[in-house]
Amino acid sequence: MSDAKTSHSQRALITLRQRILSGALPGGTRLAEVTLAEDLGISRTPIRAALSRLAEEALLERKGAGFVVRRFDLADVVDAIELRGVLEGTAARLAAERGALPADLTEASEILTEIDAALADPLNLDAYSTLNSRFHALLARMARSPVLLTEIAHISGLPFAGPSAFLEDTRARKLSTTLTLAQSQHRAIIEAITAREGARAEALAREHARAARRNAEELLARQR
Amino acid sequence: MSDAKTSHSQRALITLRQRILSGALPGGTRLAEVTLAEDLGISRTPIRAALSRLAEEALLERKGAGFVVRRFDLADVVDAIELRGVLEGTAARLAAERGALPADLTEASEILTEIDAALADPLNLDAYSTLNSRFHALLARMARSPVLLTEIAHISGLPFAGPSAFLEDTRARKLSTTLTLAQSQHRAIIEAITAREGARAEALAREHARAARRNAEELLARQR
DNA sequence: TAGCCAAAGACTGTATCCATTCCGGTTGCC
DNA sequence: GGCAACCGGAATGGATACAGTCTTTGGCTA
Repeated sequence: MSDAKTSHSQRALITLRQRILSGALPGGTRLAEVTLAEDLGISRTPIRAALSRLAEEALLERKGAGFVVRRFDLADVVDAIELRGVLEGTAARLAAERGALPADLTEASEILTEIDAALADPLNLDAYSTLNSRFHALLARMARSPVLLTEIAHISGLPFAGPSAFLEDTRARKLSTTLTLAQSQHRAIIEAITAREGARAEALAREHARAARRNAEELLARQR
Repeated sequence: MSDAKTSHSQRALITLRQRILSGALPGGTRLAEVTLAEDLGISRTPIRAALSRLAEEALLERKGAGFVVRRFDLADVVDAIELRGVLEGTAARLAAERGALPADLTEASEILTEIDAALADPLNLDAYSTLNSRFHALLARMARSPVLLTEIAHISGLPFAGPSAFLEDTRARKLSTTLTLAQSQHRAIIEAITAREGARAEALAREHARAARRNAEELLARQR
């Protein structure tokens, strides 16, 4: 054992995930077990475990025997965000149709109030990011569908597809305006769910994801 | 080596998947590597590989160290089918919005004609099942979104969630009527995609999944 | 020069052994 | 009699040796 208290495969998983998401391992790269094992100073066994889990997260694809890093160009990122919107829209619709738990509505209300505070004059981006993630996680739970919850988590794990993916990178000047708009969408979604307006809740959640899509297109276009 | 020309992990994967889907391994069962290895007469290594892949297919859940068979009650099956409808609806909408490839539309037309033939007087259920799967696979491809394609494949792999899941089990008397209705929905979906009517295509594909949902509810209710 | 064949190398598949951790039962002490 | 600590077993985590297969490269030949 080296220093950390986690297992070798855990550390390999974290390291490799970070390398993929950071672009250090570009899409299309073939990952050889032996190479990675030597690189990380561990044996092939934990490497295999890590690769397997990365395939579960859809960051790797199985190709023949081994694995290759999944490609994510701009179109894929946009599609992943669109898909998250569709799934969160479904969660919002189901929550409205089935009726949300009072406890969930209370929690939603609290999160929305806290987001308001984070958006107040000195914009607290870290707090917003955390609260935004909590809001989206809560929305996914409100449908009370384990299958849907799993799929939303799955798609949100794709590069740049999560609800708080582009927060650090967006231009600061427009940021406050953008986030205030997003927050008004949050409120409207909860309002629609409370009123059992399924179609409205779904449409709002979908539109809400469009903001992330705009950020993606803007940021990734600027990178050239 | 036994008889087949596939690897041990491949055979273990197929065997275990079949046991899970058939209910021989009920939801909640904990799978121990040693037990399975002794049972299948191979070492733990290929067992681990098979378990990993079953986790990728979401048939197993990681729980602590090991794996347990994922639970699928009626509500989960219904949700999975609903979710497939949502995703296929998205595929239909995107195909309509982005425009389908002429080659895909031609292929769709051919499949629809063949389904008509399979539905003619002596109902050919095997042929229908194959063609139905091909139609749904084509629909998923027509959106030309790799991310969406992957997710549809993912959700369709869940127990009873695939497009041809309940064909053998449905009552024979109503079967012909049901399938004829489904085929008319197939036609309407392609028609909407061709006419670039995205919202209509989406709604139709969602409604189409409702037939599978009805079958699920009927069949699984009858099992008691 | 281009194509084919063979040999070497690289990579994954598998088995097996050792380490570690977690759980449960038993036993001893309070 | 109850609680806590220790011991043992079983399960997963990890390392390594070896086998089989696919690829690639180098040389030879037409």
